[in-house]
Amino acid sequence: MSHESARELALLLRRLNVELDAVTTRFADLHGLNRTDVRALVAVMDAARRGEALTAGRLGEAVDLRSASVTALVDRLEKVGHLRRTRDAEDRRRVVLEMSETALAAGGEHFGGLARDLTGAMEGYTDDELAVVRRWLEDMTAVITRHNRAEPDGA
Amino acid sequence: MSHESARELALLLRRLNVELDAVTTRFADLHGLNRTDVRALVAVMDAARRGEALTAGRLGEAVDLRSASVTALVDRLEKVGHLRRTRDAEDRRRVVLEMSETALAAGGEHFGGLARDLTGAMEGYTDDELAVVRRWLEDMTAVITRHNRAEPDGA
DNA sequence: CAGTAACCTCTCGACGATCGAGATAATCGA
DNA sequence: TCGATTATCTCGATCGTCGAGAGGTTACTG
Repeated sequence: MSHESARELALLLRRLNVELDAVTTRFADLHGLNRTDVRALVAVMDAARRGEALTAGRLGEAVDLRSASVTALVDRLEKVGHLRRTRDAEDRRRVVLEMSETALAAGGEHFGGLARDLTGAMEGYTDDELAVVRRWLEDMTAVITRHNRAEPDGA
Repeated sequence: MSHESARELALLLRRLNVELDAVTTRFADLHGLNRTDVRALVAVMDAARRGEALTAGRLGEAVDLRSASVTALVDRLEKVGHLRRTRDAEDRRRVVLEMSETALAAGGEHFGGLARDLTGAMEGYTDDELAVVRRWLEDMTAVITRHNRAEPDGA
């Protein structure tokens, strides 16, 4: 009965989400940070990987914080040496953020290590199987995204 | 190249996680709650579905809060009418928590509606395909769980 | 059945993260 | 040059969480 299967998969998805959340929490605990700090560092890492240097304002958009909170956030991360502030030479109103080498290394170790383990666990799958999984992930993400953007609790 | 596929799937997983997080945040925003409040209500709902009545202490374990915070949490939810406190007749030290009908309805609408949409989106899949997805979800969850329980950042 | 240990929840005071409002400084356009 | 705009920061206030400890309830033990 496919419907029953589907229900189980929805529950599995929830468990997976809990564990994925715990990845962030664990990194935070290990390094004396809170979840927001970790999300911020990840945002800076992602930007760096894309070759962009994040400004304070864009970081605020990425983690959904107001400017006052971003200032406090960057203060915290700068104080412990994970982040550096630099005035942008071209537009001196801007503050560009750079991760320290140690923070980059710690983040790469933790999150990159997980990514490595995940891809490793996928080696036992055929390309066809992974294609199915991919389609499923995209479909589920689309459904959830639509749900999140929809009218307040419309059917 | 299967390795490339795997990397993409890891990224998809991350996006999915972000959207799943947003489900909680959205429900919170719609009802004037914070994320912890929502997690607590979900915990009470889950317990109710299992036929258990949650106590304040067990709720604290479920959402990982100390007793002082649980008191404040239940105060908040009781004040807006989402939760009722009752002294347990058998062990009068205990406070058992029950969701109000309106809160149950709102939660069922939001989260049940999403579950319905998700299972609906899975109708286009064969049982074999869903079996592949299921195996993959279980494998990934196992990897992440191990990662979360492992020695601090061991290779 | 008395006394004590263990348990469950609550109160209180403190701290930290976030915010809104407004200040400060730099850039852009006319 | 001057006003409008942009980017960040400062300040004071609010809210969620916690540690310590109090108060009441149950279980154990002799």
